Amino acid sequence: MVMKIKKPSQGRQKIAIAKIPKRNNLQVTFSKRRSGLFKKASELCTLCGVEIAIIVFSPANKPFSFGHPEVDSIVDRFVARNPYPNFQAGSTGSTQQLVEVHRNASVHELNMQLTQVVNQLEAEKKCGEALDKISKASEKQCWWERSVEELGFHELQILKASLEELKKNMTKQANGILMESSAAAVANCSSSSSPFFMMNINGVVQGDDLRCFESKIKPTNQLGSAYSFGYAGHSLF
Amino acid sequence: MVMKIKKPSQGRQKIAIAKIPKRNNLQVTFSKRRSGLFKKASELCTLCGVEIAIIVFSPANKPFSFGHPEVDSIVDRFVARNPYPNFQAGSTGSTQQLVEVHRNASVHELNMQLTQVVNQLEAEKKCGEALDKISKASEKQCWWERSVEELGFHELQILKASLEELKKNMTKQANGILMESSAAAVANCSSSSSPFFMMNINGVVQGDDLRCFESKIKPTNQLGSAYSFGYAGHSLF
DNA sequence: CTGTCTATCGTTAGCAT
DNA sequence: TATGCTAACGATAGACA
Repeated sequence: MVMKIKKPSQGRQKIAIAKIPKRNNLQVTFSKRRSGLFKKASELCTLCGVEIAIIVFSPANKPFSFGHPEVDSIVDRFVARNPYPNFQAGSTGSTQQLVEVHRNASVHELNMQLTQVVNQLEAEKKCGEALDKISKASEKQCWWERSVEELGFHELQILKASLEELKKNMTKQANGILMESSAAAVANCSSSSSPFFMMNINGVVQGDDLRCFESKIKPTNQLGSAYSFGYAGHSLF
Repeated sequence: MVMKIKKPSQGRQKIAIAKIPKRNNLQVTFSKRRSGLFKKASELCTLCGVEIAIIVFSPANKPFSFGHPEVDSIVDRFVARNPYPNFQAGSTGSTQQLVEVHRNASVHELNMQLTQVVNQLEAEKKCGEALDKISKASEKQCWWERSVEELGFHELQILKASLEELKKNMTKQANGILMESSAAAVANCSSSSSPFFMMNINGVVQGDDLRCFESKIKPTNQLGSAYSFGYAGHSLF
């Protein structure tokens, strides 16, 4: 048998950062780089003890995700903290201030604000017209302030969910734990099974290195399933 | 003057993937690796033409995020798509299903909240005109200029777009529209101005390479601002 | 907190399985 | 479609600005 001579791979070649033309290559690159990205994320988690959530939609439009401790809680936290000014707003001075206040609010404060939101939602429920009045009344204000009133509903779902979780935690432990809402989330998670949130079934954990491992759920249809990654962390908690 | 002799850096040293003890080191590493992570993400975006959202809470508990085209729409898409998939499929009994349940359980509560919100929106539809008026009124102003001034406000445009889209969908279909709210948001976004979601002010775009660029808004206090990254992509749209 | 510099370490493109 | 292989490329620890 004659060995093919020119085999020693040319090694990694430089590629331009532009959309890969060859569909086949693209798929392989996506897989590899996605793994690499998640690994980097897990390392960052472990090294710095921070929370990270990553959501990726593949070329085939499949959702992949990485999260520590889990995607949902991090997303909730982000959405709750980032978005918009609050509603107790009413008469305070500059809106900018309101935004700052809202953003700076500790989790505890945020919790209370969320409670307000929930209450407000209840009120809204009873009389949709109230909102109409509010909207019209607020027309005299800057547009975004008005929008906030409306937009709230879109986010309310998430806020409420967050509130529920926060409330649970509050019940369990007096207070202050919310500062580490992450910790709480982890606690919740670990109480059920694993310290990390992993939707993995056949994931493979490599020995002494942190590895992302992946779950593959056979989708009912192409768009049906989500691929989620966790990671085997060391003693972060 | 005598040159210090032993200076040539020892180059990169191997480090264990475990929590970095030195607070100072940790901070530096976090910054660097976060940048690296975001860069990797942007490359993956460009190379494979996919959508990615990353949320990171720093050791100081500051939220950083990367998103293409934007965090919110991707998150929405993920949240909307993840929960429901074939829940009612219901009689398989395989491990697969358990995972499905587990996954769904994590969002079950949210799901119900969502349903509530949907109903709420249904009611809200009656107040649709008010919203339209608000929207139109806002378009007459330079709302986007204002957004630049305040980070939070930027979210509002997106949120507003989402809400409006939700409203449309509500009109079209009675329920379940939230599943697709993301796509709508994206459409809205691109039609309005920029194809990419970037809360950047003083971001610097490097020449021929995709670079994450960052906005830095002077925070009122340490926890005050949110850092969000976009990236200058090529013709993804 | 981000940028710069250097020597290394880790990632990965192209192939093959 | 996902790994294994190998060499080249890119990321980055540590020190400093």
